Amino acid sequence: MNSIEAACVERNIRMTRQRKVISKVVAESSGHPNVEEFYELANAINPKISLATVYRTLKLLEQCNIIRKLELGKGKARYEEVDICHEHYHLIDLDTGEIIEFYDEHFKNLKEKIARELGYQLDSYNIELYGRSLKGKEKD
Amino acid sequence: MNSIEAACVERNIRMTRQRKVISKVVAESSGHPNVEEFYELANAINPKISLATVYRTLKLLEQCNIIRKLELGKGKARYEEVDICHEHYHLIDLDTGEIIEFYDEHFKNLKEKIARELGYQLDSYNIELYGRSLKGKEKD
DNA sequence: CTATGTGCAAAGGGTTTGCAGGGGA
DNA sequence: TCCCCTGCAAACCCTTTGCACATAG
Repeated sequence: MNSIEAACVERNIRMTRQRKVISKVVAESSGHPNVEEFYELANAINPKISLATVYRTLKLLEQCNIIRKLELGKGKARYEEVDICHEHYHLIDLDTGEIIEFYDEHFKNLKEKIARELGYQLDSYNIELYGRSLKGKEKD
Repeated sequence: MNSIEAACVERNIRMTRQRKVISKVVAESSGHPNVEEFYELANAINPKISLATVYRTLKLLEQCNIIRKLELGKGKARYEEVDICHEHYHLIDLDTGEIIEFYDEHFKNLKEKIARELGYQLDSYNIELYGRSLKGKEKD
């Protein structure tokens, strides 16, 4: 059983055929796929799974804190598996669209400190950097 | 002439009646209005201005670096006047939707340092904190 | 067996666009 | 004058939803 399905079982989520397929696809994916990509991967396993079900299942997984939705700009949402042990942020390569994860201790502490100073209890955050590679790698 | 219109003139942007009205409305607004709010404000001055024109003008202003578009979540985009002298970030009150601007020297330096360390030239960023007020002000 | 999930297609919300007519410089 | 801008409505894109049928437990 894959990590996503295990997390579902742990939360007593009813495991339908479709949810098993989508869980597998999410567990085995790397990078930050969007809904359509998950849909295609799921369809490669079971061509009858509908886009609506993929949307509904991803929303369910998100609400159960199993995956996290990334809304970079107004385009399609992307997803990543939640890993509470490794908080991280994202740097997006403007030329390739590549999403680089990074961690920084100062960032982590700073955002909590700032929220507190402003009189707020930090709930969540959105930290994205956009940039271009300095390594002269021209790519399309 | 207001600050937005002045910035347009400086960039040789053709000033139509509609653009003058929208510029005025943007210049005089406070907070972070969304397109519909600008549309209503503009219509209070000239009821014939269309939503499409508001969208087109805001996009123009954004492309000319006169205003900045904030995409907080997937809802309606919000806007603020660009002020290169006062870089800042946003904290969003989850209960009221209020957007609090803040500045932090460490944040500013940190993001540039991190991008550089990852081999990137920082182009832009998106830093939003979401939280709830500690001041026990229950509001709707 | 029953509550819950699914597929389909239509609806939804925000934003963009094609086109024909209008109007700055 | 000439090209750019505008209003209108339709189109777009991503996502959600109503409904009738299917199915996990």
